[in-house]
Amino acid sequence: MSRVKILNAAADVFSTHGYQRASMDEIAMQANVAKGTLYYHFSGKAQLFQTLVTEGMSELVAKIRSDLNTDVTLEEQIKRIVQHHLDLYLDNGALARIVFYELSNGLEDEVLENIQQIHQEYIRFLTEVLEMGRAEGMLRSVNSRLAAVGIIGMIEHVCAEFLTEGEHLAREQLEEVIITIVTSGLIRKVE
Amino acid sequence: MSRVKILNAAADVFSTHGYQRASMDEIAMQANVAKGTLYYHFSGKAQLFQTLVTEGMSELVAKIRSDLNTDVTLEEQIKRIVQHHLDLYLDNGALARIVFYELSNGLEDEVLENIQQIHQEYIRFLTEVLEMGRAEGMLRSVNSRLAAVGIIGMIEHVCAEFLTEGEHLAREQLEEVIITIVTSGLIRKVE
Amino acid sequence: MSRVKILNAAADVFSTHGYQRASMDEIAMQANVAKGTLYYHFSGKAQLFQTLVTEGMSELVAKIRSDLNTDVTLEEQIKRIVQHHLDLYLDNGALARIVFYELSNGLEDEVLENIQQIHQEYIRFLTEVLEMGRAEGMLRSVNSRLAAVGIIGMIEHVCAEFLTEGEHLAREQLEEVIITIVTSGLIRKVE
Amino acid sequence: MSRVKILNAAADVFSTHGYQRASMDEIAMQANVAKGTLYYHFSGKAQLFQTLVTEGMSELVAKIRSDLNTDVTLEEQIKRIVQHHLDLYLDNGALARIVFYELSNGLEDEVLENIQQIHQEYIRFLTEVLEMGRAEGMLRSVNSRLAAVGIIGMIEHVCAEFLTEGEHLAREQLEEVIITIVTSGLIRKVE
DNA sequence: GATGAATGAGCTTTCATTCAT
DNA sequence: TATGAATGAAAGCTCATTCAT
Repeated sequence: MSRVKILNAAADVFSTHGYQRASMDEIAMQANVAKGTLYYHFSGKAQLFQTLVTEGMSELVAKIRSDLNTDVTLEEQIKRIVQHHLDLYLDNGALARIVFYELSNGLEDEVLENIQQIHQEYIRFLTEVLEMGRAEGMLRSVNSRLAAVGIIGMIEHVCAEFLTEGEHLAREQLEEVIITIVTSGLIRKVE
Repeated sequence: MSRVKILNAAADVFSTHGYQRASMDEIAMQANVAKGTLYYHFSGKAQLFQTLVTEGMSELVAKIRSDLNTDVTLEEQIKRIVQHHLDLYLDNGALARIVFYELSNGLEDEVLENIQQIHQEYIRFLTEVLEMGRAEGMLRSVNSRLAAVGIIGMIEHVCAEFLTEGEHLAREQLEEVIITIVTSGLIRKVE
Repeated sequence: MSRVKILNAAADVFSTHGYQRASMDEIAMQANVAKGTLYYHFSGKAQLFQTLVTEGMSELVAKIRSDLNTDVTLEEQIKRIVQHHLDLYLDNGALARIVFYELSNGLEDEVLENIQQIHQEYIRFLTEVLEMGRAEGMLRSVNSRLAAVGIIGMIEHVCAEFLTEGEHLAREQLEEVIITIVTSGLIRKVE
Repeated sequence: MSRVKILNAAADVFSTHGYQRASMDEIAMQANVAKGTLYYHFSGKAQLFQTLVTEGMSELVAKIRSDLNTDVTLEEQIKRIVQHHLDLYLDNGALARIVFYELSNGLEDEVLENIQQIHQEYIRFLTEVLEMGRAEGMLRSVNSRLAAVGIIGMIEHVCAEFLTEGEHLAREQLEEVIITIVTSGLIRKVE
């Protein structure tokens, strides 16, 4: 019971303050649990964070992956990736933001590596999708990995903007902008 | 003299460890200055960081801006923005990364606002460029601000990837990928 | 069953790390028992330690005592004391070291007293032996209690040295050194 | 100024409670200094302890050594060593007790090694003195190093006893007991 | 202008102990 | 008998900040 309460509280606190500014005190308080309990379930702050990310994210990433292993057009595949990624962000904003933002700074090196693996895995997956499209001549000829990285960056920034600034925007608008740019930008229109 | 040494050291330390993990001790040490001197020139860590960003970044942003106020095609303008942004990142990686990455977390609220302004200002500028293009019917009809945000996100992620992982990539490749996606993705090819 | 496993584990852990650094966790783990079980059998760390020492040591001390209540020469008596003490140390090093080393520091006052009693009792016993010898004019005229303390100190240091540094020494050498010094040092050679 | 106050307070607290039970809080309090000040002057508890021992003890040991490099009889040399050691203990009880008692347990390994070196150095020195005596045929033929260790053990235990229990004993009595046993025990009486 | 010794609030972590089962 | 999740006081340590010089 406590373990779950802690993970929930941690997701909340970490995503609100970032890794460094989040304090074990606050997590314990938010979880309605004594501070010592954190250390009963997790070996430390770093490992709590890591668990949060590993358990939470990899599950979500798996979900995306499974939905994509179907026979649809490349355009449709990209559309779905964008949509899933948006879901991921907008529904699990807290968690997602952590993973994709805390990457550059503030983490203990130990934890950083672990999280970067998840990130890299996701990039690799998207790269493969693009690579296949390119092999079939359906995509403009650019470095697939960089394209994948670029697409992810675009999605994340737009979501961050949405979460921070503009609640006046509709979710559909985000989707439209990204999908438009990405598909038109990448897919070779055969005429 | 000290002031400059401190700012240089600060840029280094902040960009290496992020705002939170950077310590005044390390900055003082790297600047070859006593710790007290930091507080003689700056009122505290937050203000030192702010100064760094304000003085450093806004100058760079101004440079970009001036180069763009010319009469060139929209495609050319976007190309130049991307190139300047790449320069900004790759030449001043340290500083730039701070501004665009530390945004979400880890900063004192006081500082955060200030930096977000610079960020917003830049987005606004890019938005205007796109807006003009759209008004002239040259761009696909998407929310300009979101598109601007998306483009920035793409550029930054690709640069981050370049700085972190792939030194085996050529700068030209980054440019090619981004410009291809952005121009093809946004610009309406008139036939 | 558990009680014995715990006492064995405790002897091991306490003697390896000393009283303070020994943790109930480690004892429980080494005893293959849940942490709560320790508190079922013993009221706490202090009392577990105390039990260990009281049950273990006083038994050993009793053994020495019984073997000495015989009619042999003073020199022989001293020889036997030394030998027994050496056995005590070298065979039960773990336990013995605790009793004679942890005396000065690190123990809760409550426990300390109890252990010091055992220690004092042993000193008193040796003192009596020497006192008897002195009464019969066989020993040089020095304070018997101090002599007893000194002898014990000598034995213990030599054993500690043996256990720590020199496995290249033979047990016989320890015996020889101590007995030589003590007997020659104390016993009046009648001419 | 603070540094000295801290070292004095530390000597006091460490020798009263032992290394483990001594708390940085108490040391700071006793030194009339903020806790942070401890960490300004010393990198941590271990290093504070180490400094205390290294700076304090090695100086004392040096003093003993210098006084002995003279041309006196072996008996006189041993007498002086005992006397100095007694001084060392009785005047600097706090410090000395730490060094010779905390050796077996309770110290961080890092610190332990450092202190053991000082200890070993002292043993080595005493061993050399005895070795010389033996070479000249003046001592009974026993392992010199073990004898040195034994003598030190005897001195220390007697002093500990004196400091703990018997303030009713005179200092001269300690000296007498030890010197009697050691000289009679070791020195070959030529007739 | 510059220093660096000193500060103290706040952090992460440890661990003996409790208690419902 | 035995468990192990939960506790919370107390520890060691960090670091932005202050201030007398």
